[in-house]
Amino acid sequence: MTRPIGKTIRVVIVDDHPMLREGTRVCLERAPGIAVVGVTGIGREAIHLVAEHRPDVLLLDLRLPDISGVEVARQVRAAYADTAIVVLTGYGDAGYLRALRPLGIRGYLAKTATDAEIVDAVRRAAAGCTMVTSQSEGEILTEPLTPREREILRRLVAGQRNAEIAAALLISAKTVEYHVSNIFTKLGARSRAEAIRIAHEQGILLLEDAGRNQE
Amino acid sequence: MTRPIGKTIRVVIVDDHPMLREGTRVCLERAPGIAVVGVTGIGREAIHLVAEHRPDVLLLDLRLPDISGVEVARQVRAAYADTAIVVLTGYGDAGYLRALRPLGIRGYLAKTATDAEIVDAVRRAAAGCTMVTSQSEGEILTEPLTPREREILRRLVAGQRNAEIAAALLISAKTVEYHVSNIFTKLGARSRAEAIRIAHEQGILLLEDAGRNQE
DNA sequence: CCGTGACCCAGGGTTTTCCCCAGGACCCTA
DNA sequence: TAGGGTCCTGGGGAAAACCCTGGGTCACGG
Repeated sequence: MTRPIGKTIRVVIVDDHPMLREGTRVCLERAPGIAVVGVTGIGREAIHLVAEHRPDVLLLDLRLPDISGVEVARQVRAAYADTAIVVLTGYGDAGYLRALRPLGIRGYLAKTATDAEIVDAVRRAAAGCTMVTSQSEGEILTEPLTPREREILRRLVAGQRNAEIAAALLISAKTVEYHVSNIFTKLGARSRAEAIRIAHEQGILLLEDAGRNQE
Repeated sequence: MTRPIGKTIRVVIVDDHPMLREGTRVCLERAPGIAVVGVTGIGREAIHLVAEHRPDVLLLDLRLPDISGVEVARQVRAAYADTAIVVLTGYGDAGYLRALRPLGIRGYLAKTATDAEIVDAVRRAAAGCTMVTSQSEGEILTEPLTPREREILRRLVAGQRNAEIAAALLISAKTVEYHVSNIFTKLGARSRAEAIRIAHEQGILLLEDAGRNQE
């Protein structure tokens, strides 16, 4: 898993901001022993680039125009385990991290990172080091939500009432109350507003449900 | 107000992402007739840079570590009206635009913009053109919230109950109900959950209150 | 076969929110 | 001095949310 010293670290950069891509590219290419072999802002193209170049490190933004960076990480992790993944996190992405932990990400990097920090993170990732903050950003959700609960939580966050949710799902309002109550228990919330806040903080709604947002 | 043709366009770049700053800088310096005279990621330093260099164009990010980009824009607009301001907007910044319109911003630019778009935007801004999308990003909030209402909305979004808000602000619960009701009317919401959603969408809570987040 | 978990429904209770109504104090500007 | 805006306070009532209890079906695996 660890790379021999002296070999050039090959990096693929994935971010949907051209300017940030460019800045990161010149920054990394100025560093000795690091070469940027691919750059893109599109998720599917990122997977192709990894398949083609088999880079040592994948610098990956989570917000991409086509598919989620989480999805890219999952596929790369499954098919090309030799590539170390370093996630570039923006402002509101703290919730994503929870979902990424089981995927074996090699490091997290804030987008506000400086030249030195990025070069350092890339070098460490290539060397096999795992930089996980893990203990930060609050506690982990003990009990996971069921699909039905996520469905209802999503509508709750959207501002729907119990009665509206019941009508949309063709179930009774009492059943909605039941699920909402369970959601509160699992999230540790005491009101809808609190549940909404926690859902945002933990990023519960941002995950794998991207494919069925069609109403 | 318009600049004579042939003169070099002098630009100051303000963004808290070093990589994006660097990318934008090299991009602009590659373009003929454009020179970057200052670069920073800090709001107060941005104002100093403008005062010192009197640039033709200020490329301004809205999220800065110290003071809001909105505040920077306001001060620059007031003291150095010759400097055209082009705002760099990220993902969730749609709400900011509402607050910026009365300030006479010369242009809005998505952070996902390409080299050509940025160079073009800078040239147009320096030439006196105003590029306002204005009609996009949904409806504009007709009535702005009062400071008291924003304060209460912030707590509402944080998940506090009316009684808790009342206790925190040392006012009666009935008064909180009154403000909450007014907030609903102004936002077009029918419940707290809806108000929270709208507040997030419009970015109402992200504005100038950065300086008093201390509880 | 029986336990477990997810899902569904219901009654009955308290609490909170929501939506009208009303009035008074303060500051700023015209 | 008179208005207008903001902030504060209050009552009463309907609606929604919240919290507990109790049922039931279905699919899964020991």
